[in-house]
Formats: sequence, structure tokens, C-alpha cells
Amino acid sequence: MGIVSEIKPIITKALTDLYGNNFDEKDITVSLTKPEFEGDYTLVLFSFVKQLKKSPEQLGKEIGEYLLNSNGELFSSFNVIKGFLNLVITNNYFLNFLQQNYYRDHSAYQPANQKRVIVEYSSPNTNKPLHLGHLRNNFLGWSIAEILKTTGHTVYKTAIMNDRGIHICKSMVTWQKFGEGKTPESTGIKGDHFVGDYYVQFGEEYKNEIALLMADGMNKEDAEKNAPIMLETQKMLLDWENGDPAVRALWQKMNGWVYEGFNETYKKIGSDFDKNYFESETYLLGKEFVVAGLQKGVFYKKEDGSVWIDLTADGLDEKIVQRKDGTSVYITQDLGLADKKYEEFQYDESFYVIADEQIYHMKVLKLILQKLGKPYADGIFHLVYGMVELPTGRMKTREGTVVDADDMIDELKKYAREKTEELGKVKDFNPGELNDLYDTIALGALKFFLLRVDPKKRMIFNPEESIDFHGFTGPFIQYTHARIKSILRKEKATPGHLQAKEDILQKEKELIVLLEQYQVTVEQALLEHNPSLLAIYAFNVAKTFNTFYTVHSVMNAESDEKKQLRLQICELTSGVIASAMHLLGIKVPERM
RNA sequence: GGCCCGGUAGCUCAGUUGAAUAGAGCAAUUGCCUUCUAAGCAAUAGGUCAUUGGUUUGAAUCCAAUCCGGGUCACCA
Repeated sequence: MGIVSEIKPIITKALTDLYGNNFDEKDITVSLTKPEFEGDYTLVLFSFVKQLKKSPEQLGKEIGEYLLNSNGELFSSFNVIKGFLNLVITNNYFLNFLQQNYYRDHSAYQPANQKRVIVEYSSPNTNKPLHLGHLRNNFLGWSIAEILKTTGHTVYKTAIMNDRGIHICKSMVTWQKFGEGKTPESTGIKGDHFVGDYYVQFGEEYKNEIALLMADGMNKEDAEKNAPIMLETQKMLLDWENGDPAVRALWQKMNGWVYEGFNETYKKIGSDFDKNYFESETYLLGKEFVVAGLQKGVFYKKEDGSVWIDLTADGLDEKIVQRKDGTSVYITQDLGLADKKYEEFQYDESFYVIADEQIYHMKVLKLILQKLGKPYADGIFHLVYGMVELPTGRMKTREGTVVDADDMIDELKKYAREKTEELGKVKDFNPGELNDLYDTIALGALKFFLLRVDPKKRMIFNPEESIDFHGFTGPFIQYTHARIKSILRKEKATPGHLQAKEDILQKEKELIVLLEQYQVTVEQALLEHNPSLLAIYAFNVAKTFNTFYTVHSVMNAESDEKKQLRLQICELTSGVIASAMHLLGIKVPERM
């Protein structure tokens, strides 16, 4: 498929022809030639030295000459430096490559085996607005779903709304006590922020009440348990579970506000879901699992009536699956939800985009499902991503160090506007186009920033330094794309003319080699579930293009043929950039 | 303490199927807007790849030990 995989068998055959031994493709190493050496692809010779009892120089010379004689249409020359045989590919081969790829639609790549796949991501709590960590989750989830789709799978995107529980009741109680009937409409505050403010206020009130109780001589532990606002909250949770109409109505009203806010943000960042699950509707689902697990002997009951699973044989711990009062715990709910999803979607694979703090939980989930003999258990995968941290450490709601998603986007958009006006390049844009452009740049910067890092690693966000449109950023790639489109527009409007001939320059070859690796990169990104590979790739393509085309003009090309070639490279480069960025959920503008 | 993840330039990150002088971007210094977009290009400087030992023709990459940071091991979700 790629040039490397075309070269490898040829070299294998050459080795066999020359030295008689049987060589396998696995034994040979072919890599891109480093820029400081002459050549396009390099064969590493060291591994043959011992086996064939010849010096690397001699081997390189013999193999190089053989390849030149037998495959002259592919190799034009070679050189040997130390243990490396550098091979130069013919211009013709590169031209053919371009011709074959010129009209290829890079967004439509379809391998044979297609699966039904669920990607669950986002999964917010309905008591506070989305923050930077959620954004990393959303961008990763969306991107991975898109990569899966492009590679031929049927993908369903789902979210689970964590819409019930003690944390939800906290903001409800506080609004009831201090809200004075205010609403998002009456205050003009976005619904999720509105509710989130009461959640924060709960923390303050709670803290004050504890302080008061302790001033009266109560110890800290008791004070935390007996603070009136906490007691009220716990009562509200019970009322909620018993279906108290007033509490349910309040709950629905406030969650409604949050969803309105969420939807606005989701729309802005381009997240969408085929199906939303609600914890309030699924949290009882795991019950039958407990019964079935006991019957199968996978679970066991302790004297107090609580139900457990012993995973010590698998190197894990004992895990509770049902409390002694018969209520289910987190893991049990997830068992039920996995089953429900299978019922509805008959998935082959189910991905969970969840932060790394839940690695253990997800391991347990999969293991229990396997032990219960569920057919879908093996298809469950945890797509782990690391937390987004500040230079000072983790973001903490209590300390007010959380970077809010909406604020972040607004700030970036403002910055995009200032920068664009400063550069003064968009005088012919109308107000609507300008607004779209600022959105495109702001979200491009944010998404690229969060996606360019290996998902598994936790990453540090520095509010002061992170906002940048220069260098290894989304806007740099967007800018390159806009530039290429501009070249193509100008060529269309005023065709230039040309003479003379010249070989393809080294840098152009580098670019072509890079473009040729696009689909390999997509496959690798899929295999490793790692969109950052695509982000890095897109940057490399843009960088290589800029480096070359700033020095060498298309219009002043020495020959007609040369100019056509460069225009083809422009088309292909912009196409590859556009599809790579599409897989990251980043728009690329025609002009900027 | 058990298990998991990480430690690469001042900062943020690539590079780990072993391979040539370990790469980008930011920050610093310098040069380039009368030629297709300067959100750019070119150049300089910046490294004991946490430490030690091992395997190998060859180690940031594989193995072992140690140090440092984080996560997790809840009748929280």
C-alpha cells in the first residue's frame, strides 16, 4: 500500500537472489532517510553483517547495484554510509504516486471487516458546567468515533448523564434555601452555570455550618455529619428515591436548566450523541445481575446480606456489588448499563472514554462481565485519558481553580478577533463570515491543544502561556490550508507561464513521502486509539509545505510540467490536511 | 504497603517493532514583508533522555534494581 511496503518485498527478493539464504520481510528494516543524508528510503545493513560475513560497505554496494539493475524504474541511485544503504526513488515513481492520489477522496477509506461500535463519552454530572477536562474527553471521544467511522465501522455515540445522587441534591437544596425563586431567565445566566453556582454555594454554607458547630464544641467529624444543610440534602435524596412529587419536580426543573446550558456548549464545540442515557433511569438496572451472579456462584453473600465478588485470583481485590440494604453500587449500575446498551445496539465493541482514575473500575467491570459469561464482555475497552492539570496541580472546584469550558472558548474567540484585526488580512469578509472565522480559529486552537498530546498522559494547561496561534497549533495548520487554497485560487484566476526543466527538489519529495503516509497514520491512530498521531501528522505536513513553498514559488516554476506538479502537490496537501483535521473535529478555512 | 501510569532542552510536548549527530513548538538572540497570506521562513543558543547496572555490533527505547511524581486499592459516583 505504501512505498515502504512496496520496497520491502523487492529487497527481500534481492537478498535471496544475491545470497541464497531465505530472508523474511520481518528481518529487514526500511525507514525514511534522515534529511541530512541523500536519499529517500534507507535499508539498515547491520543485521546482515554477521550472517553473511561481509562488511556493511560491501553489502550495501552489492545490494544497491542489484536493485538498480533489477528495478531501475523505482530506484535511480544509491549511496552507502556506514551501515546504511540510502536509496533514491525516481521522479517518475513520485509523479505516478501523485497521479494516483490526485483525485482520491481521503475521507473515504473502507477496510473489509466492519463492526458495530459504541463510543461513550462526555458523561457529565448535572450539577455544574463543563470544564477543560470535559473538553479533552469530548474532543477525544468525538475524534475516535470519527476515525472509527472513516475506517468503515458503524458507530453510535452515547453519553450517560449523571443526573441523580447526593451531589445533585446539594445544588437543589441550596437553590431552595437561597435562590429566592431566581431562574436562568430572570438572571440571564446560562443554565448550567446558574445551577453550578448553587453547588459552589453549598460548599460555602456547609463549611460555615461546620465552623459554627465546632465553635459550640462539637468535633470535626460529628460536625460534618450533623451540619443542618447536609442533613437536609440527605433527606432530599431519600425523598427523591421515594418519588416525592415536589422533589422530583424541582429536580426536573433544575436539570432542565442544566441541559439547556449543556446543549448550547455541545453545539458550540460540535459534540453530538446518537443516544443519551440517564443515570436516573439506569441506576436500578444491575439488580438482576446480582441474582444471576449469585446463582452462577460468581458472587457470594456475606452474613450481613451484602453481596461481593472475589477477584483476588485475578490480582485484584474483593469488590462489593450490592449493599446490605439491597441498594446497588456504582459498579452494579454499570453492569446493567452495559447490558442495556447491548440489548439496544448489539455492539461488537464498546468504548468508554473515561479518565485514568477509573482504570481499576473499568478493569473490574470487564472482568465481572466476562465471569458472568456475557458475549459482549471481550469487546469492552476503556479509552484512558489523563487529567488536565494546572501548573499548580489538579483543578479543584472548591478552590475555584477550575477552567470553565465556556469561559475558555469565549476568551479564545476574543483573542482570535484581536489577532485577526491586528493582522488586517480579512477586509473583504462580511460580519457573518468573520464570526465564523473567529469560531473556527478559537475552536481549532483549543481542540488541537487538547488533542495533540498523547491521550494516556496527563497534561498541563498553563492559562497564561497556552493561548498561542503560532507554531505547533491548530491555527498554524489552518493558516497553511488557507494559504494553499489561496495559491490554487490565484492560479485559476491568472495562469502564469514557464520554461526549462528541473528535477524534483528534495523537499518536495519529503512532502510527497509524508502525504503518502496519510492512511498509514489513520490506521495507526485507530489501532492505538490515539488522535494525537493525526494532530502531529497534520502539523508535519503543514510545516513541510510551508518550509518549501515559502522558498520556491509555484508561479515561477521553471517548466510547465514542474508547475503542474507543484499544483498537484498543493491540491493533495490541502486535501490531506483537511481530512486529517476533520478526524480531529477541526475546521479548516478557505481563507483567513 | 499491593497494583497501574509517568520522569526527554528553561517551559509544553514528540520520539520507545533497538540504528546515523535525540526532534518540534514556546520563551531568548539574529536576519528576512516591491514576488502565490510574515498566524510565515531562515539561523544561533539550549540535553548526563531521573540514577545505577545488565543484554546487544548498536539502548531514550529491552531487562533488573533504586529515586522522584501521580493514580488506585470506598457499603462515593
